[in-house]
Amino acid sequence: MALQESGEMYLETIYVLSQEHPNVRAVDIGEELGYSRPSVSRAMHVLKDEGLVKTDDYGFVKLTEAGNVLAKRIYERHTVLTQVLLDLGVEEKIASEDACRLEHYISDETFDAIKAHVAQYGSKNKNKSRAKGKTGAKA
Amino acid sequence: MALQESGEMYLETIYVLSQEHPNVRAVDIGEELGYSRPSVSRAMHVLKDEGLVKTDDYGFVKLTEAGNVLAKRIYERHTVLTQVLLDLGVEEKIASEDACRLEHYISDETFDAIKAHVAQYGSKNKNKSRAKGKTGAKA
DNA sequence: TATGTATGTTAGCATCTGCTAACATTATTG
DNA sequence: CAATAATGTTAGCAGATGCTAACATACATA
Repeated sequence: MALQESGEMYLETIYVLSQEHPNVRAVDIGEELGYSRPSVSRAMHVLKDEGLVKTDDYGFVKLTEAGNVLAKRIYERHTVLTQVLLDLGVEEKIASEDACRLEHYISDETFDAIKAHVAQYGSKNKNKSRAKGKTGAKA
Repeated sequence: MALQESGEMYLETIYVLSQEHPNVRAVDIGEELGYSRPSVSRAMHVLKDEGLVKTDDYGFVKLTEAGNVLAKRIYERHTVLTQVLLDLGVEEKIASEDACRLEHYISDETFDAIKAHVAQYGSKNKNKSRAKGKTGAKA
């Protein structure tokens, strides 16, 4: 079945961490999300069972092809939604936090409509967002 | 603590049903949400403990003052979000469904920003939405 | 009024997903 | 190399929230 918010957050976090550093450990994921090691351990097993994550020969966590597709999809929602909220005048921290929740509940149709809208009217600060990283995870 | 999506949906449903018919029964709430009678029964006890709901002398479910304030707040999010999505060109059914999930995850700040935006630029179909009721509940 | 249906409640199960405690394994370092 | 630290896993708890089964009560009509 479709992932819950929780699973999507793990995938997104792995994706973001992988871009900063190719060798992601479970403990790093937990730290980023503010979760305990056992919570991450179990989540990784679940995501492995779903074919979204794997472990390499050294024990580092990697996204599978399918996992990467999903993670990118979620991350794109995150960046676009954050930007839209910033454009609406929402304060940076709140924009990121809200985007981080909303990204899991928006349908493809609605997200596409928002993207189209942004493409048409543009964003007020086109260059600022991507650079800063920050998915809104707890720490 | 703050209500979860589930509790908010019960409140909103009670609110909407109360406007159609002042005497709302647990079974009506369950029917509207697609939940079983026991689920509603427990939820009502929880909401009573939180002082958001009460039962009148005939057993009909009523919102307390506090419950009404919350329910209205959530319902306003629902209607405004639905309208915004419609304005963005999202199909009616999807707009309502998305609004029904997003309404629980948007911060006050973001919602205010959206409202301000709508107030400034207006809505493409100002009169159509309110009339139709429909919270997006299952049935 | 008696009987059957509708409604509400209680008890207990299932799933998700966080947690801690305890243990195993691996890495580091004196 | 031996001791300590860091990391990962297993086991089991907790709470939210859906469910069914079974029961109690209320209602409504033959």
